[in-house]
Order: sequence, then C-alpha cells, then structure tokens
Amino acid sequence: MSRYDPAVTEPKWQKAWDEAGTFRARRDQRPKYYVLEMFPYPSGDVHMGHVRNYLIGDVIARLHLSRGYDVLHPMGWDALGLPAENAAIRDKRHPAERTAENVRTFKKEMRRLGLSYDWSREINTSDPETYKWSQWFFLKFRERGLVYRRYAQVNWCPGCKTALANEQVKDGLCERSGDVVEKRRMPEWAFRITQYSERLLQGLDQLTEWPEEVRKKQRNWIGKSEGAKLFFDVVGSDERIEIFTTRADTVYGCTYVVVAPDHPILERIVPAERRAAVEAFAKDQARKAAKKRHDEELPKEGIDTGAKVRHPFTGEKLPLWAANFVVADYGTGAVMCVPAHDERDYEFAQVYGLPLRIVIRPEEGALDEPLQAAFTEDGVLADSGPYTGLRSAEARAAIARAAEEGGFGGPAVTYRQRDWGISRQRYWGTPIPIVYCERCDPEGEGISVPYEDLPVRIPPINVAEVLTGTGEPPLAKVPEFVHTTCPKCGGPARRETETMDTFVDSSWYFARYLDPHNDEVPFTREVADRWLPVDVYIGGPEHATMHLLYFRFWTMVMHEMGMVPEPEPVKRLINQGIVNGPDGRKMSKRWGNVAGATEICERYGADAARTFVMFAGPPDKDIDWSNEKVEGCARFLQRVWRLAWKNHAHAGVAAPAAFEGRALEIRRAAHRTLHVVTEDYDRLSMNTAVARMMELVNFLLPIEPETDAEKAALAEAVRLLATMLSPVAPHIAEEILEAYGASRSVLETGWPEADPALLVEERRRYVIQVNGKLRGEVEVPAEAGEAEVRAAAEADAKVRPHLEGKTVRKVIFVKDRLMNFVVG
RNA sequence: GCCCGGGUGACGGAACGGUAGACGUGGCGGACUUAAAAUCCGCGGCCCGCGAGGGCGUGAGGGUUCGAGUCCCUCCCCGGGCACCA
Repeated sequence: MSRYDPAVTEPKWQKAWDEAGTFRARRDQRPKYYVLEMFPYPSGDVHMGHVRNYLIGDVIARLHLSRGYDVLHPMGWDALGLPAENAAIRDKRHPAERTAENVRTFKKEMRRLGLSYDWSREINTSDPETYKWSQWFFLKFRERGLVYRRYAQVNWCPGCKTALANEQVKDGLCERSGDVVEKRRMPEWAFRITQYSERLLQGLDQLTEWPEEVRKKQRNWIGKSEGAKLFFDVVGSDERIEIFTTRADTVYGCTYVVVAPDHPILERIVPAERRAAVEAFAKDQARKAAKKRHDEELPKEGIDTGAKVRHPFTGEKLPLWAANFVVADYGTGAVMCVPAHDERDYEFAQVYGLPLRIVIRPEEGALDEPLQAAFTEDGVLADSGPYTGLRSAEARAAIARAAEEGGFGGPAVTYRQRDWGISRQRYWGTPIPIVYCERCDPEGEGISVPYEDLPVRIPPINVAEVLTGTGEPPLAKVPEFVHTTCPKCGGPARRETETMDTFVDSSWYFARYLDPHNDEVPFTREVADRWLPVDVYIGGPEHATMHLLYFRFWTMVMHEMGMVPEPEPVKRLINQGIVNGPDGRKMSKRWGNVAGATEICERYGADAARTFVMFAGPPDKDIDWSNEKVEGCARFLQRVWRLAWKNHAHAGVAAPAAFEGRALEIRRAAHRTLHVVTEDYDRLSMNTAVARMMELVNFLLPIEPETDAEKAALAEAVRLLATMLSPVAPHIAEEILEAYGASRSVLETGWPEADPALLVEERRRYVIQVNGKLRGEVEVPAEAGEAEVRAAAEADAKVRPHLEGKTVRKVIFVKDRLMNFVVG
C-alpha cells in the first residue's frame, strides 16, 4: 500500500480500540489521570468549531495513556435547557426525541474523529437517573440553609408571559417575540453562593495552574470591596438607613443621602404628602430601567422624599433622596453622597442644586474653587471635626473604628457577586423538588419532596399543547404533574412548576462520571478519593465566570458534606480558542462558513483534521479553519506514510553494536526530536511538536540507507516518529507500528525515552557578535571554553575585519550560544 | 470609564533577554509527464550593490542592557469581559 487511505485505516483502529476496551478507566495500580472536557449540549450538526475542545483533551488523554497512567476520559451530554426547548416549540417535536437523535450524531462523529472516551461512563442530564441527583443536591443544600426563596428582578416578556434568561434577551427585546422585556419582581429559588464569595476568592490563589485571565475575571466578578457601613437615623422615626462606602474619609462632606427608588424602607418613612409622588417616581424608574439597553447609562434622576436623616458624626439633618443611580441589590441599596469628592454625587448635585462641601484637599497644591469637577483622589482631611489633618487612608480606619465604638457602623466588606437564582419557567429542565400544601405550609415556603420520592420526573406531554412558548410555565399546564399529595399530611398539594437552571447539572456532573450507575448516592467517597480532583479541564473562556464559579461553589459544598477530598474541582484549566471559519468569523451556520466534521473526515481523514487543529496554533489562541492547510497536513501524513513504507523492509534488521556516520546522525535526529516533542507536549505546545516532527520527516525521507546500521537506525526512527505522532494522529501511528511488528497498541507499550547519549553534541556552533551585531559563526568542539571560542572567532575571516584597529573593551561569553565583542 | 488579552513576511505561526521569521499555507521558477494530478528540487522581509557585503526591520516613541520581538515607561490600533458597584 504505497498510498495511505484513511477511509480504510481509521475505522479499522476505531473498531480495534473499542473491542479491546482501550479507553476504559480501570482503577488498577497505575497512577490516575482525569482528563475532562466541558460536556456539550448535543446540537444537530457537528462542525470543526465544536470539536477543538475534544481534540485537545484527546491528545492529552492519549499522551497520558501512553505514559502509563490510568486515564479517566469520559463524555456526556448537557441535554436539558433552552436550545432544546426552543427547537421543540419551533417544530413541535418532543425535546427528548431530538436530543436522542443528536446524541447519536455526536457520538458517531466523536468516534469518527478517534476520540478516546470511556463510553461505559456516558451520562445524560435529561436522564431521570442523573437529574434525580441534582434534586437530591437541591434538598441537601436546602438542609444546609443554602437554598432560599426570594423576590428578585427577572426579565419578563409581556407578550410571552414568561420570565426569560438573560441569554434570551437581545438588546432589551425578547429574542422570540420581539417585545420589550421588563424587569419584574418575581419569587424565585436561589442558592446562597455569596456565603462562599470570600472562599471562592481566596481559593483562586491556590489555582496556580489556571489561566491568570480566568482568575482575574473571577476576582473581578466577585468584586470584593472593603470599606465601612454607617447608619443614618431617620428623623422622627426609629428607622435607620444603612449605607456602604469605600470613602469613609469623606463623611464630613456628605450633604445628602440617596436610596434606590424601590428601597423597602421608603414605604415606612416617606411623609404622607410625598408618598404618591415617590411611588410614582419608583414606578416610572422601573419602567425606564426595564427599557434601557444593557450598556446604556440613563441620565440621573431623583426625587426628594421629604424625609430627613441625621448625619452620624455631626448630627446635622440631611435630605433623603431616592434616585435611579443607586442600585437596589448592591451594598445596602443606599449611599451617602459627597458631591465634592465623588463624580456621580457631583453630577447629581449639579442637576438638583444640592450643596457641596469640600473635606479633602490634595497633599500638595490647591483645589480650583469653586470645583468644576469632583476631586476624587485621596488627600488630607479638612473641616472634618477631630479627623481634620489626617490622611485619607488613616481617616478611613479611624472613622470606621469610631462608628463601631459609637454603635452606628463599622468596617464592612461588600461583594459585587449576587446569589444564584435558579428558577426557570421552563419544561425541559430538572423539576425543583418542592410541593406546596396550604394546610401544612400556609406561608408557602415550600415543602421538600422526601428523598425516597426522587426523582420528580419531567412528565410526558403533548408538545403542541404545552410547549407554546406563551402563558403559564409549561409544567403548570400539566395537571397530572401539578396535583400531588402532601408528603406531610397526605392531603392535596401542588407541585412547584419551575425547573432548575442547567448550570446546576453542570456544577457536579464531573463527579457523576466516577460512579455513573450508582442508584444509592451520586457517587461514593471511595471513587472520589481515587479520581478527584480533575487533573485537566478543557473548555471555552466564555465559562470563566458563570459555570466555573458555580462549579467551584458546588465542590466546596460537597467538600463540606464530606463527599469529595478537596474543595476545588480542577487542578489545571485550559481555555481553548475559537475555531473561526476561513473568513475569520466565528464558525456558524449563519455565516455559511462551517466545516462539517463528517465532510472533513471523509475528505481528508480524521488524522489530517486532528493534525491541522493541533498545528494551526497554540490551544488557547483562536484559529481560522482552512481546507488548504488541512490538505497540507494530509500531505505531511502521506510523507510519514511514505517514509514508513520505503523503510518497511528494514523493520527486522538487527541493530549493530555501534552506530557511526550517517547511521549515528539518523539516530541523533530521531532522539533529539523525541526529546523536544515530549517537552512540547508537556507544555501543551502541540503546534511546535508537530513542526518538529515535520522537520524530522524532511530530514529522513531523502535518505537511501546502504548499511545495516543505517537501515536499523531508520527503522528505529520510524517507530519513534509514529509513537510521538500517536497522540495527534493515532490511526496512522497504529497502522505504521503494526506494520513494523508491534503486537499491541501504542497506548499500551509505553512512551519511549530519548537516549541521553544521543542528545549530546560533539561540536557546537557559536554566534559571534561585535557590538551586538551578528558578524559570524564558528564551530568548536562542544567542550570548548571561552578561550578556544575567542581564538576561533578572532581567526574568523568574517569577524576579523570588524575587530581590526579597535580596542576590545569587553567580551561577553554565553556557553553553548554566543560571544559578543564590545569594541570601541 | 475600569480590567484582561493581542499587534512579528502575502497568510497561520516559531523564537529560556542571545542567529528574528522554525514549521506550514499560498506564490514564483524548474524537473518528471503527451497533458494534468501527485511527487521531487530551488527561490522567497525591505533597501543599496554585479558580487562579496552593508544598512534597515517584530504597531509608534523613549528607556534599561554588551545584546530587546521578549524587561520598564508613554502612546496608538484590534479583540474580549465588566460597568451608575458607592
């Protein structure tokens, strides 16, 4: 077979691996290695943009298998969720049907690409035996006080009469109906992830093998802010308003206080004659906030509530305003305003004619008065009672301390991160395992479904009737689902009709792979101890904050529950770049620039496609798909094949006692390549690893061996080449090794070590510079020292002219690299 | 506005502070062929020079260094994230 035909060879090895169970994780004596890729939502078509993720994981998994690890490399399906439900609404097919179909397609393509999954561990989040455990966790979390019911702002589409996820809102409009989305306060279930904000933040310091970018994004998202809280008593009431500030040093400059328009305290403290106006203002602001585009900043508007508050330090009466620039769910929903030293407060004070008081002055120089803008920098306090003269930093500490001693505040920390709302008015999700019974639970807090009654199954439905995309939550339209009996009194009760955010399922799925068929517990502690944490996790950077934070949170809770050995789920994280179409735009049907996996594998072979994806660039950078370049990779593989083919007859030639001359050079080249390729793989530089292998092929291919030593050296080189190529292009590698007499898969024979004796050079090239400019090159014995290199350099015909007539002031000698003459 | 990335030949990309452009794609020239495909050989940053050679060159400008694509400062452009966050 002088030409390699992937269409024959690739299926042959895929079948062989399957039959031998090569990818089964075994739990034997070998050290463990858990490779995980973020599991997909199985969509209808599989294109090369989807699969880069899996290919990177596959190269890592195969490399570790070859190196003698017990590798766990599972795959599953994030099958619940919006895309499936929207598709179902569109074409009136049950999402389960479509999902099953898509899973079959995905598996077929993954197999065709030669991905090394242990399919005996496959999981699917739409399987009741899997989502049962999401419900189990929900109840466990509830027992731990981590689940609560709250009223929160949700995106509400008035046309569809349903809440929408943020992803469904495009530029303030409903993705489906085009209606203007409103913010509406609705009850929902939420997880107290903010109880873990500090731990999530602290934990990042230990995640040294995560991309710095992701850690920064998470830090940013958590948004820890240190400052002080201060209480402002409401005049003529025993209520008080708590504010949060990072600039307690400016407190003497506070001339008014502002609360969010919908701050609950307003109901209790606004004087009767102002109440109507303040309520109207709040309504108007809610409407405007709902309409505004996400990135738009509204003009500052406010209203004097008529209530007064007392300055905690001066006792002065200050006006209390409500205004749109204060957000209800950050900090305390109330701020002290210091127009002289805060840009927002300044702007607002200008609009409404509120007074301004300077209490911070720069350490050097003076302020332009009257102020044209807020002076927001730190400085020295002025007109600030006992704190006058202190620097900002000292004053912040002193004022917070004083507030604490006086019982009207103290140091405080606030986080930007919010609790995690998980309620979705959707059908195709994990039902929240709660029932409502008017007799046992008159407050409507919800009664947990007993563990033995799990799973609460997603009921079968008539798709056309229930999944209309409008009206009540779909499950509310299924009477057999809604009507149930109360677990406490046995009387009639109603089920919760909301389902969970799918991020719940993806927060713990990685642990279910360890024990996918267990029906007693989600997984045992024993398997968790064996496999966790995940050694390497590969996925897109778009999950840096959402999924990866939920996932860490969940693991911390599981750790506290004693289920897993460590509080962090993943040691090493890799963010893979996007695969764009040939036009540089993200691969998508919309642009008509997709490279279908089926088509590509049929045209070029899986190995060529895999090689291209690895060779096109480092894993974390975006790449552009190019059929021409895939062809280039196919050509390279043909060259590898030709090299193997022409030297095939030498596979059995016995190695002589010693190699010299060209035979030695062949061995040196092969072992040197093995050495650097191994290093490249270790630092995930697959693109340069492939380049090194191309160089080796370019060197070996023209050689026509004459002696037995050369023949044996070439045969060895081919074997080594096939082995190092095997993580990237496994099919052709196996085929070559088999032809060269291997009786077992390369995945079982172990990773070769480069012979150190062959890595040592006899002669060494030195670059010679004069004043930092390249002037020549000399070759000396490898052990030569500075004196010998200098002698050779000074004797060099190209270097000499640059030294003549000059004084050598200094000579820089870098062993094995260069010599630089500094002359004047 | 704030926080991350990133700017290197026609293109994708290489380069522990030490020969800039490895490897590949495309291009050009040639060999083989009746022809094409496949394959093989050669050329390939810019400027000057017949040549040997010399000068310039990693977004712009400055700095540190014997030596800077790489480190530091200022700025420009592109991509991404967050955003009335007190």
